[in-house]
Amino acid sequence: MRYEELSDEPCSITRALVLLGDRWTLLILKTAFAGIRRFNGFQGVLGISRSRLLDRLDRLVAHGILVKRTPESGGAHEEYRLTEKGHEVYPILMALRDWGDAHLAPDGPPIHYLHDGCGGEARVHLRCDGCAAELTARDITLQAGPGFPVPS
Amino acid sequence: MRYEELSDEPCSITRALVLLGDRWTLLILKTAFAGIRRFNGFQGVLGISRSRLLDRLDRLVAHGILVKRTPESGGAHEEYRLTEKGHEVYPILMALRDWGDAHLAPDGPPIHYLHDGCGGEARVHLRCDGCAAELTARDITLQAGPGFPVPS
DNA sequence: CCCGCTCGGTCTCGTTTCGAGACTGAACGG
DNA sequence: CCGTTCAGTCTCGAAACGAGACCGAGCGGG
Repeated sequence: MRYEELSDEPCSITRALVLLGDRWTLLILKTAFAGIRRFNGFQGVLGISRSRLLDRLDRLVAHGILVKRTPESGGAHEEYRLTEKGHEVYPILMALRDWGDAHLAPDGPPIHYLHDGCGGEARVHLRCDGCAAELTARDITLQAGPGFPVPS
Repeated sequence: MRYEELSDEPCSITRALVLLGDRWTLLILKTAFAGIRRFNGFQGVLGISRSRLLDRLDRLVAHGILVKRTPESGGAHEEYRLTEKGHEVYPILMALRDWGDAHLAPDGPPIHYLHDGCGGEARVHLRCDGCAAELTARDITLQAGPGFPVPS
């Protein structure tokens, strides 16, 4: 029970990782972004065991990242779909892709992610909200925010 | 041995996740970005078991994400430091932080990540390399790239 | 109506991964 | 020479996991 306690840490990275950062969860979400919606779809594509997949889907539904419903277009079978909260994990996946393309794709990117309109590549940028400069880890300083526990 | 085989998939997200996407690896890297360099430092901060920590550090060193060395400034003890390849995972952590701040921080961000120079907030943006538009998952189309296996 | 199929979901069992914590050897300080 | 701290190893019990059989519900064809 020690690992889950990490989500009490006043750190959004840690909290997000405790929720999303196991072996399967982000892979499931990546598959969902690829348009897969059915239980057997996920299971077939990923090769995850059925009970594990159900655990993960249930957890994602419980946290409002997926919704489970039967499609109104007649079909009798269940669907798992991304909520808005789920859609917002996309930049995480794209950051992983950027790093993977740079370091794990010796023959070049296996897949291009292109802007519908103009055909340009989608890329993740770390930018300053104030001056719009492009940032790296070295340009950043940490400071306690409103969610940081006060030593009362 | 099934899970590791996923890194053969022609998908940079999947490959990155097989390497970085277990419960501890990204947490270890986050701790490294926070300035921790020593074995006992990681172990104390994260509460990970010693043998697991060693596994993960060894793997990160083997993949060139960390380097292990004794600091030239006298000290007799080992140090684990981020390589350039390691530094480049920072946007992944920042994307996780953005999502965590938005959905797991009801009292506001626990920690601000501020641009050294101007004090603005650092944020991750998904942008089109061509037209510089801000993108979401809905604006993106997939297309096979040079690293995609040809059906020879 | 019945039969075979696919669906999401459950159950069991053997394997792998993991955590807790005792332990080792080497380096350092007093 | 002793106590401490360091990185790293070892053992053992607990938890997570994979494979695959199994279940009931719906659906389609005959």
